[in-house]
Amino acid sequence: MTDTPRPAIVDTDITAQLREAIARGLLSPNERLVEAELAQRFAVNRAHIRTALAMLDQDGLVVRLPNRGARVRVVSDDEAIEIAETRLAIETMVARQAAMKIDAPGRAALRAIEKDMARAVAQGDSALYSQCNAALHRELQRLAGNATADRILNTLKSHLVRLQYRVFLLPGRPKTSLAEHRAIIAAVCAGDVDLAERAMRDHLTSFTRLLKQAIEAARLGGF
Amino acid sequence: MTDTPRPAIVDTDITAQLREAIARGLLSPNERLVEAELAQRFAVNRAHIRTALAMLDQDGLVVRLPNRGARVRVVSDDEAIEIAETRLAIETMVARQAAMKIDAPGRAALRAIEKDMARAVAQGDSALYSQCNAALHRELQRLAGNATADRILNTLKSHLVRLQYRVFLLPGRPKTSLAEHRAIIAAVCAGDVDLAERAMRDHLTSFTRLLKQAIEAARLGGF
DNA sequence: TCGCGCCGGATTGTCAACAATTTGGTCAAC
DNA sequence: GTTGACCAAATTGTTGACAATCCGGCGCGA
Repeated sequence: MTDTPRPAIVDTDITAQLREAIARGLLSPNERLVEAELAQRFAVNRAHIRTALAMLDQDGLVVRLPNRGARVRVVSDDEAIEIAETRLAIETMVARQAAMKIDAPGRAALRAIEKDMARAVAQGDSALYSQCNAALHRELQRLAGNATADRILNTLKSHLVRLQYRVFLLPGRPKTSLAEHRAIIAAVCAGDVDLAERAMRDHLTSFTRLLKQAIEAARLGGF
Repeated sequence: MTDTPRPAIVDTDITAQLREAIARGLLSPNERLVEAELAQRFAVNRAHIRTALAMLDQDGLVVRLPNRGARVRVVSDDEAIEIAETRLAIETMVARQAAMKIDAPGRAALRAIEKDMARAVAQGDSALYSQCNAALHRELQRLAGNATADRILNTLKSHLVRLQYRVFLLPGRPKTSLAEHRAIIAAVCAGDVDLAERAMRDHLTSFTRLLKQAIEAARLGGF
């Protein structure tokens, strides 16, 4: 029972690796993605890279031009906001569904994350906080058990990771963010669906507002 | 300016055709998708079919098992509901954004659709009504101008088309649906973002509820 | 009759060669 | 100095061949 007789399709795996590389910024926006080069780097055939690029094109992480190859897609400022808003729409639903299906182990998991978050803020450890943030949202998704929403959120987030650090760095952000997260956790644990939805909406609205500000600031302060 | 020096990538085109075929039911759920066969049918190379299948896998319209090929993904009942709920979340946002950006030509387009809808209901022409329904949602998407939401909604809808006819056929549905659509149109035309969002939420909530009922009925009445 | 292993056809997975296209640079002509 | 044709390198697009794998049926033996 420890081994995995897995349904692992190679293309999917390569796609995941590429997506990760793009999300982490190892591959910069607008960077050319030469098939032969990537094939060598990932030690696979060019055909695999080819279909991986097609898949990433499909979820908008890459653009392909005929006969001119693929590039990492640059998300415009407007688009970043679009993405944040779409994420907001879905994630509020997820929060609601999580509150609807919360159980004892779920509550325990959320409380544990809350504790870690508080510690991260107290210690000023923003890397840890960022991790906890991701963990919290992931746990909520798990509780909601909505695979469709999961899939969408994951691709949206891989677009956003490159931008969200700007928000994290804003002065005082961790503290207010912590309060918002606590409100979400409390509402979900209490099984209050409306409150959970509202708390998540507040949280992401504030995130989106700050993202807009950060973008605006960057636009003015020279790009 | 009349010709199109298109950035048309073959794979993308084939993918679209396959998606259409699946959505329209030409390819039934769980049907095996043999690469060579499809390649012949669409008059392209097997490689194209291959990447098209990979792309469809990416957005969940197809499942691929290692060495066993691809099949049209069957969406379980639970999943259909998931999809409907996710769609609801996004489309309420779209309605809000459409109301925010509404302009004179947009109002005209919506009113035209409203007129057609009323005629369709009066004449009992459910095919026309279904068309108008699609047109309305498409126009709202256009007004909202949210490309991200567009992309997601389109794939969600290609999952749903196979199911929604069940809802359309419910007795009295067209009439109440028309009323809901009118409320949406009125709110969007008035530029009332909150009301537009609420109207869309009401509409899709009712749709989702009926979908659940239809599924439940099918489950009981023998599949 | 009921396993059980094996074989052959069908299908997918892998790969390399070749064709087509773009890109950037060179050079001559004006 | 600029324009434009042309060439060569780099890269993508296309195709076919072959290997690996799965699936069904068949026959053998208990």
